[in-house]
Amino acid sequence: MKIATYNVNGVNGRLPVLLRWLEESKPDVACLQELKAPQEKFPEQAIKDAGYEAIWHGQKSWNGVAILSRVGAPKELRRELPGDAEDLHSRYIEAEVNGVVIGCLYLPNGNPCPGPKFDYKLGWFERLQLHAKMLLEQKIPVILTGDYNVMPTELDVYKPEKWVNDALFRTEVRDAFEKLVAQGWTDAIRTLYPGEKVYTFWDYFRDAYGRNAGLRIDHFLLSPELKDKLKSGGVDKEVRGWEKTSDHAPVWIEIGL
DNA sequence: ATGGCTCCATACTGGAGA
Repeated sequence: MKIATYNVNGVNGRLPVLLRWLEESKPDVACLQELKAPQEKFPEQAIKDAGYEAIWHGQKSWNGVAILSRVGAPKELRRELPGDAEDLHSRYIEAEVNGVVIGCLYLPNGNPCPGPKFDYKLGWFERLQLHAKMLLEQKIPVILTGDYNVMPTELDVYKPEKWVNDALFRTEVRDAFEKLVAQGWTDAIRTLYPGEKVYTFWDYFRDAYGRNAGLRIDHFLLSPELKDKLKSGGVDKEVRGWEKTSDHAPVWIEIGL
């Protein structure tokens, strides 16, 4: 089964790119973030015509997450991260597909740091850790994927010294990611490419993509039940070079079930 | 230190992103 994650940065503005990518890359499951569309403006019919059934959690202007599947309808398990009834951001949706639990997440950016947005990010991370631990205790196949807004190590950022005080690279945030992984998760892309520079995001400024000034912030975490079933993975980097494209590229893995 | 670019809203400008 091929599972992908893609921060589309606007699902409607990105629709031609999204449909072309689905057609070319043919993931069985695609987790989308940053829909930037209210619930009723999700392009359900276009996605269906492309061969995918979808569940989504929209929000006006910001955030928004979706899970698409062409191997059976995603069976929704939840559409918010537990632990804070006041948190109204659409940043988490979870479904079962083919016996695998798939959590699709859009972790807060957290800038500027320090400040309330950074505090929100750290709080969200703690709630994710709690929920992830609960999932691990079930001893079932789980994939937690999406835009984590964290470069886990210096290898994951083109110029680490420029990012040390950024909310994506602060030690508090790297520590939170490390602590999450240490629960027993496998960082799939890093496992497949140890020691290599692998980027999933290039910002729109100053020809970052042309200079390969990138970040690795979109991740797949695998529960122990899936660790040995990981077959391959990669970044559909060329998509970042298309017209009217997102600042993220799609990332994918294949697991043998 | 700032701004460079692109998205969305209800728009001729501002907030947010990373």
